[in-house]
Amino acid sequence: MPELPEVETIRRQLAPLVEGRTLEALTVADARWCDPLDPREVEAAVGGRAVRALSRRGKYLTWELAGGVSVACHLRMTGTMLYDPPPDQDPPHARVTFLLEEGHRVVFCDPRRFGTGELLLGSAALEAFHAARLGVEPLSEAFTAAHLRSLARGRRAPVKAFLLDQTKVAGVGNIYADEALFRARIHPLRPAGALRGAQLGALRDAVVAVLEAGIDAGGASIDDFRHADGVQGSFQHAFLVHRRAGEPCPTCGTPIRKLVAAGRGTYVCERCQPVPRRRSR
DNA sequence: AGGTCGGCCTGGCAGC
DNA sequence: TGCTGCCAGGCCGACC
Repeated sequence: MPELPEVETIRRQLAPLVEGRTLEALTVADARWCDPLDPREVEAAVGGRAVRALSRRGKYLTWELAGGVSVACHLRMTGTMLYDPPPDQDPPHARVTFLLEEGHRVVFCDPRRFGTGELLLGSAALEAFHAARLGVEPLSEAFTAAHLRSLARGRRAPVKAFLLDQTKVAGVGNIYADEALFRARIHPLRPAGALRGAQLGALRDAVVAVLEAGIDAGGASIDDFRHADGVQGSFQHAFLVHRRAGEPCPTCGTPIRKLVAAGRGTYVCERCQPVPRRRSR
């Protein structure tokens, strides 16, 4: 599912293809995408505007257009943004088409229809949108160990839930949370506020490391994720624990266990990631 | 206030 | 074999 590295992979691929060109038309085939706005309203607001930038913040991919008009897209679980798919017919599950100059197009496909597009009028609206729902950008200089400590202080929620909270750290999802916690040797059910400074420092470093590794691998394709050209990412082959229940821990050989944390399937090595007090399970 | 949980949605797969 | 039903999960809103 598209998390920060997957969205960044798409952004890096599409940006040079769309920036500086004109978005001649937007076609919204599924009204749910921009609900509660009427698709015609969104189409009219963006059609004919030059693409100033294709940017990313957290898991949002945003078309920044002339006149301060933006469309912030979220791919959720199963969304992809395909560039110039075969022209004779729409690809499966096509929901929105961004028509560019000379017949080029970007098609948003989404089997589960969870993906969304938000129309934002004015740069202040885009900033307010980000500020309201997104915390620190983990690949920015602002994401320091001290910052993570201040975010975690006093929090009793499991550290996995804390990592998945986009208003704290933006862009980490289920895959990268599991991988970061394993690398930092922290059990996902430990309360975030109970972690010592050194552990939060290790977690900060691990989050950065797994996100960068994910980007280097072109993201992870475990469900429907594809690059803009339809190619799969490869980070799923580099998972150390995620989706590897029963396989040996790459560090100590203990079988990896699957449990539920923050309502999500969660993979741990309970030897390398000591279980919080009480007993296992 | 802050944490937990159900609903959204559909492809894929377990189970019969 | 074919059908049913359950599960995955990011995010939001409802609840405690």
